Amino acid sequence: MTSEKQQSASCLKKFTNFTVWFDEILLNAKIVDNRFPVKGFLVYLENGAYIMDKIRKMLEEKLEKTGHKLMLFPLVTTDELFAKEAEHIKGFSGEVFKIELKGDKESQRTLIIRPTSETIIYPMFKLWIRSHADLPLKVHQSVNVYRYETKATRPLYRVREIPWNEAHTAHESPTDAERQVREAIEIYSQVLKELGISFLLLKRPDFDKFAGAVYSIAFDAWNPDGRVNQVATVHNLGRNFAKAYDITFEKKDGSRGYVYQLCYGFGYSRVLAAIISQHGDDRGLVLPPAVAPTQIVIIPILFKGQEKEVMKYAEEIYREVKDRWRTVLDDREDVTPGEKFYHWELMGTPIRIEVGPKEVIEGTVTLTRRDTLERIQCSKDKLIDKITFLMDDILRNLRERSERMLHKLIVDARSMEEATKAVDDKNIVRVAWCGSLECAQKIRENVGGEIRGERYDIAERPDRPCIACGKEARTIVYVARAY
RNA sequence: GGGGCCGUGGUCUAGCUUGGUUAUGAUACGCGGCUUGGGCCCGCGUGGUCCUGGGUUCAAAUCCCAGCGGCCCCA
Repeated sequence: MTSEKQQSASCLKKFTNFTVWFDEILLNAKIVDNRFPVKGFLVYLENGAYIMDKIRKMLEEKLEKTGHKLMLFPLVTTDELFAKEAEHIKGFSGEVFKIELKGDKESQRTLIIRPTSETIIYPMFKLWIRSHADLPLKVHQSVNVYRYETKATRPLYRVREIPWNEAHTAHESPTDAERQVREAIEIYSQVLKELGISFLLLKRPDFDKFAGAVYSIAFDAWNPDGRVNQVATVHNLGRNFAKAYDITFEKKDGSRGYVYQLCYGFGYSRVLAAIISQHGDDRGLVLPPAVAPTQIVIIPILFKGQEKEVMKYAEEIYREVKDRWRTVLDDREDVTPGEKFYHWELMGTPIRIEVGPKEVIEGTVTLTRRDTLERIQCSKDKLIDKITFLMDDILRNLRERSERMLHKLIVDARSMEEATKAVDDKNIVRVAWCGSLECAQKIRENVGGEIRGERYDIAERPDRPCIACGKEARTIVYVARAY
């Protein structure tokens, strides 16, 4: 019952007052401290850093299994390298950090701190790629990139120091590049699935694609305030960068050609934000077991006169589970059990084990799962099986709950008025669009959201005219406010 | 890019309109006691460049200007 009530959106603070709810959690649950005095730069606290590191490992494992080589590239590029791809520089020039070298005559040049690493990696690709035998080339790195955001920054969502993983690949044919697009999407989808995050897989409209790409695919996660959170993107670069950086190879038939390239990125801080905001509730974090710093907390209920028996029993339970799960025995003596309950709920710990005099006598434990707050009695000899089941079930429940919310948030609109109202009501709006830039602008101005793109995973045929001009529609697109 | 609101111990906050006593309260933190199945209670204690800089004034947390930082709305 409680869980169903919690799911009814409007009564949760995160839906009614998202900013306040989110900012409170960040500091209280030790995710980040945003009091560092430079705009857009965060201090990641123990839980935030831990969770991001877990996410990184989950992703990197999959990347390496699919043949991506871990490499590390420099932080800086130069004006000359940066300017090679015309669209790329147009897209990023306004938001790069620069290092002005004030030294002697030798160092008059300016260095650019990477806003993304194409211009750093591709000159090296030119050196490394000689023949088709060198292809496909797949590299990745988890690093910070820097973008001088001019809009308002928000912790985790819109920062100037961006922790992410970027992968870059080169291929001999457009077909192989297309295959790589599907592989990248599969990798990102799996990681997000294992975190219970639901998202829309969208092909961005041309006017919003990555600077220099042929097309861009984006993962837009839902957010309680109705804005979508772009957690990852996959870009098919075609031969645009290959031509700019002169990356050629000798084909099997002896002729030379430019490589086909992809780049794709996965934003760790935004995925962390999605975990917090999709799963969290008014009590705090609700963490998927895979990334929870503490997976089980054991709380002994110490009545006067029976402390020894209860503590001994609690330690037995601790020894039984500690090698399988990250477990804390909270034996603080100056804190009441109730206060401990609230503390570990705030921290999002998936399973709580209570043991008191009653459990000692019965040879049981009381389990509470964080996602539904449901309490379960379990005998000591079935404990391992029960917890194993619950950890899986918690993830399954988080994923399904989040998926249901995403579908609830998607609303069809047939007129501008309907669409405007839906965006105002914090929904993601599904509309028909003719594909023209004019209508896209009209939609943005009137509706208050942006066209995020059309579905990539499924084909959706327009069954109605363009919402803006009334002419024949080319696609069904999703409109929402964005971070 | 345009407009609005805000900045006070670690956190949240009163005071600012109408300048004037030792800057309010909660929470947190430390020590002691009592308790322990949902934030218990009692006592004592610590903690402040009132965002920064400048100006007005006999006197500024309070009024003015600039900067930094945050939030909201519009484009």
